Amino acid sequence: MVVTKAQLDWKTLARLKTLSWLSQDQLQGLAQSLTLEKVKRRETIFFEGESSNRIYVLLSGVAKLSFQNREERVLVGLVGPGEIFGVSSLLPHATRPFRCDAFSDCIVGIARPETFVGLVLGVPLERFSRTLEVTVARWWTMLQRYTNFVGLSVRERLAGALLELAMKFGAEDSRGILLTLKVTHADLAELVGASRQRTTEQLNDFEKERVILRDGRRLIIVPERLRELVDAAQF
Amino acid sequence: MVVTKAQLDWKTLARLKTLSWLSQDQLQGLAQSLTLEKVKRRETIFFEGESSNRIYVLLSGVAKLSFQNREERVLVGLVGPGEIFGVSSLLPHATRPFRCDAFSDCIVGIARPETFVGLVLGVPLERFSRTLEVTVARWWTMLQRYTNFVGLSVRERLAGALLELAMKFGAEDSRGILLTLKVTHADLAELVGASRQRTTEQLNDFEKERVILRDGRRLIIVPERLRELVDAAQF
DNA sequence: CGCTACTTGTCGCAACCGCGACAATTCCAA
DNA sequence: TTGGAATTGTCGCGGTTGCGACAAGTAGCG
Repeated sequence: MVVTKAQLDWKTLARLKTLSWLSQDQLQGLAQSLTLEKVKRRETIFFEGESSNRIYVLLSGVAKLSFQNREERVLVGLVGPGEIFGVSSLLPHATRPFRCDAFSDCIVGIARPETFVGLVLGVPLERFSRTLEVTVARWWTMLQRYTNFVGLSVRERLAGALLELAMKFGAEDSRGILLTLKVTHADLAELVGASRQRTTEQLNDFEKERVILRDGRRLIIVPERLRELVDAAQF
Repeated sequence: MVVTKAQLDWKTLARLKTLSWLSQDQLQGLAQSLTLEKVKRRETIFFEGESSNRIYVLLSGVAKLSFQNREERVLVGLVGPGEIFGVSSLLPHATRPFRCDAFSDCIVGIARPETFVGLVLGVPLERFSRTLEVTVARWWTMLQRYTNFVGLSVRERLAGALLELAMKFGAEDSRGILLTLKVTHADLAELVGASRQRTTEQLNDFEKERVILRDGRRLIIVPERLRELVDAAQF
């Protein structure tokens, strides 16, 4: 990863489809505040788990976003020239959920999110962050769920979904977390992409293993046990 | 779906975690511009494919976001009290990708996206839309891909992924769209969540069926054929 | 209170797919 | 050019899962 000293011309930025709608002033400001780096094929641009305090513009080349779930690496998507990525830096207190590697030799422009948002929108980052958090952050969460689910068994997907439901719609109970929501097995099946029958069977297994309990048709979830189970596969 | 005449108190909004960071002025403005509706369990709040020109706040109850891919309905996520949804209305020229049904009896607040963005950020919707489009719209696209993939066979997922790659990294060629990107079978396998071996076999099938051609290790994609194939399963 | 529609439970078959193993081919760098 | 590494091609086994079918249980509505 080499930092180049070359200055970026705003006209170069104007040619990128993603930025062509900006005013000349904005483009010039952006050109000045971008740091350029050359990244060779297979080198990493950022790792998952890093705190995300930079936003990136891909000036040339192709980059790869990928995600390590417990048992395999999932290629989440490819980034083409002109695209802006590393966008989790626009959310509050975010760490990188994906890892980004150069898929071919790349030139990237790097900016601080404060600068980027200030230039493009003229709004403080914090205000923008909060707005994103309450509006589009759901996409983010759902995307992470689905990438997590790739290559997992029904058992693991169901365990994950139950935990998620417990976090969102659960009430403390002496025996665990009581699901305050009436979900049928068919609903759960739709949620995890399994058949209704398998879902029923798996829930019964969970009950036998005491990772969930039942109060009539209400589910009580024992998060410790369930989490154990979700993480158990993690090696 | 019943429109109620009751006026909303800004203090009620202030109690929602998602909105508590707004100023009193903002909350009052929002309270005034929200139209209230009561929706009974199982009724639909909006359908997929509708043009999205409203944004929603769930005031009470639970709503369900779901997606009809070609062969099954996928429950994408559940919306809890306080959450903002129908957020595709913040993107330019967007239609609803998901459908939203009341999972229990709900009260929702409905606003025009222009009003919402104006109040919360003090920026014109168009400017905000464009910013979202170049930053977080990727999440949106990836999310749609994954929801689409749930319950599909390797064959169908691979077909979809090839089309996507062709759109993004393809060059016109007399025989179809030439993939200007060096992707190994292992890369494709990671992308669609399949094993490398299956991917190889499926690509060979595609070649036999003339939906893809090969120029050395470069792929040439015949989008019409491939799309036929993707849509063929649609019944 | 009783009926109906929905929900849950269970079985077995067949299809799909991951995975290990290994051969053949192609690419790339020395 | 050549040798080693990466990529592609192929087979077969076994596990997981979807799906149809049907029985049993339950909840909600009149």
